[in-house]
Amino acid sequence: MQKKVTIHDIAEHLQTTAATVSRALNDHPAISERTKKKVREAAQQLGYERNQLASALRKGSSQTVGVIVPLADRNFFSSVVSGLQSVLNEQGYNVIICQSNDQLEKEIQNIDTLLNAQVDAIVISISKESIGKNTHLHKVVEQGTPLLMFDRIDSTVKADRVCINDIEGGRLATAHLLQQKDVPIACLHSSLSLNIYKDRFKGYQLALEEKEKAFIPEYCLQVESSIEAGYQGMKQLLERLSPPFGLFCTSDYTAIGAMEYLKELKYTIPEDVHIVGYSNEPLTAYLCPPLSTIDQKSKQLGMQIGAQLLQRFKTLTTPPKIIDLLPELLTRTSSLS
Amino acid sequence: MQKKVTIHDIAEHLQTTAATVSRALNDHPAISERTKKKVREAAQQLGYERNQLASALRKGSSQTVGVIVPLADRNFFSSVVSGLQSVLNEQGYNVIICQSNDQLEKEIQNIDTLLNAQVDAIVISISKESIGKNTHLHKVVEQGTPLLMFDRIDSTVKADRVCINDIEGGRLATAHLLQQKDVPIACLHSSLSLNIYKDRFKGYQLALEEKEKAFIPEYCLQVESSIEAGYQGMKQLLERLSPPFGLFCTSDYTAIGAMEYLKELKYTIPEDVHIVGYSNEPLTAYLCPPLSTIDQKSKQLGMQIGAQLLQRFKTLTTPPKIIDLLPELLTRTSSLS
DNA sequence: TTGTAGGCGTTATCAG
DNA sequence: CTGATAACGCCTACAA
Repeated sequence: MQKKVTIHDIAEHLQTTAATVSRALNDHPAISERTKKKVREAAQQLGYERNQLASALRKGSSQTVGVIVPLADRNFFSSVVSGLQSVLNEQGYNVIICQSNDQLEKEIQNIDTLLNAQVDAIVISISKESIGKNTHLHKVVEQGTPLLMFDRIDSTVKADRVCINDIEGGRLATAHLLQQKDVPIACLHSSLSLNIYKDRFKGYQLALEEKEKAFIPEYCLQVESSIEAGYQGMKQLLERLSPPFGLFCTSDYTAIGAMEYLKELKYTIPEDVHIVGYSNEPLTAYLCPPLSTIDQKSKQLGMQIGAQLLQRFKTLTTPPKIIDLLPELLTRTSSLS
Repeated sequence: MQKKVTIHDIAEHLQTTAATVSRALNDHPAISERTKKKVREAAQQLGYERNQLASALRKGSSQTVGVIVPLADRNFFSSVVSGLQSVLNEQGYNVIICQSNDQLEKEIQNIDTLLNAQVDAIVISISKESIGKNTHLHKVVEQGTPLLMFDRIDSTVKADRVCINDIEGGRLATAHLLQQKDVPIACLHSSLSLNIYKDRFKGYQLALEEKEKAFIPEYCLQVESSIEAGYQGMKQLLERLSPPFGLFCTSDYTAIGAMEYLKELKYTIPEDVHIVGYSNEPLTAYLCPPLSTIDQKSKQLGMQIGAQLLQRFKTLTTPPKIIDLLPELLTRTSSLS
């Protein structure tokens, strides 16, 4: 273990003082160019590297942002983190990642951890269990740490938000289905207590309304966002209506499960049932048939979050900013007539 | 912005001193239970939370581990990070994530960033450009920060390693193909300068040898690990041999591209060409046909990395540990005769 | 069992 | 323009 070189070492080397070295390295205006140059050269030569910890302690800013996601290995979240990380890293910020596993308790613990680590901001997509439970989120805000919610949010918390417009996503998908064929459009949606699914479902209803089609509750079923649940959901739906019909799923996983069941029964897609999913999961373009879906621009979303944070660091007191991104419909074979 | 509660506040509150409070909170043996209890209660009541930064600076341990991956949104890597994070978080460690974008320069920069942040260890899967360039890796080791390489490694660096046995993976896949039909087995592999692809290819050759089949270089082609490259690769391969044959791809993406081209030419899989990919990317089980592949146990891999790090923190001087995990063959329709 | 004092490496304030 | 000094919050010899 080599001992690290500090600004004191540089100061000694140059017969000056740590204060001057510090200022020179921070490009302080009241330091002569000549001194700055000498200091930088010495620093380089001695292999100096600033101790972020000490700097952070003194400045009260750790140059670090914490992110809490339900699951770090879900493509949507890892993609958001990737975008966020790339933007923040460029500006000298680090990103600490935490997972709530969709559990409230773990989420609370994550927040404590991040606050202890003195992060400059916390970015979060809340867990399923956190719906309505928001004292931990309020705590962050009151305590003065900038908070930014994305995707799954709690609308009672006064904090920055970056969201995909899920109403528009649901509307786009459903309007597209309606445009294909004059048949009923069913919907497999996930828990409406989560804003994202509620909004997508709202968009579904909205599109029906716009085309003056009746909203038929029997054609809508709530299922988990998983392949298995989609499979079972489809099974139930087929007891309530028969092909041909259209189907909007609020998640690609659900859509895939539904397709599996339909294929088992030898129905053809899109002829018998035309389908749109949601999220543009990787490889959905290579399913049989390729799955139409709503792209959430996850990487851009992450980059947008990063940009907003940098903005927030500059103006800490401005009111919360709400950023609304538009999703995009990707029409592939599964929905085309 | 509320001012934070410090151990001094607690000390004052209890008419004692910060040292005692610190010791009590750290469960120091030389503190009476009574005092500990009082301190803990007061801490709770005043809403004290330890400042990790200050603690880290003092102790020289930040309770933080840095991870550098080529791309954070690739399923394999996000899955490893997820597993790693879950293990380390449990033990009070945080995980900082960095991306090299497969660029050497960025990787060097990432390492500097992490060292500045005083991380307790660095976990890395090296970039494509880093092959043979390892001064930055040696620097980490010499400087005394534990280094752990996984997946893509540099074998000249003396550091812990956690790897999937890619030779075995390649062997498993190829042996399985050989077992299906007595036809030639082709191979689309990616750059052999990366250990992972080199080993998978070695495994391919090994399996041929074991069955006393000739290794025919013309049936092997180097392509990028992407769908497009797999598509083009298949096109070229078909100029050199005709179905029926078997195909081992060192990546699922390559395999998917190959399948796409074959399907375009109306060849059937697995009848005309039977295929095995590599990585078990999400949704490969739902392709047409479902793709046989090698599962890399990425989450377990991440957890294993975490466990090894915790071990390493306890015994800093023991020689590098090399952990070798076995992959698993998942036989799905694409390869079954 | 507890208190005192000093320092981890940096930066901000205040002089000069 | 630069130097001295004191913090940031915590931990740990050493002393009592």
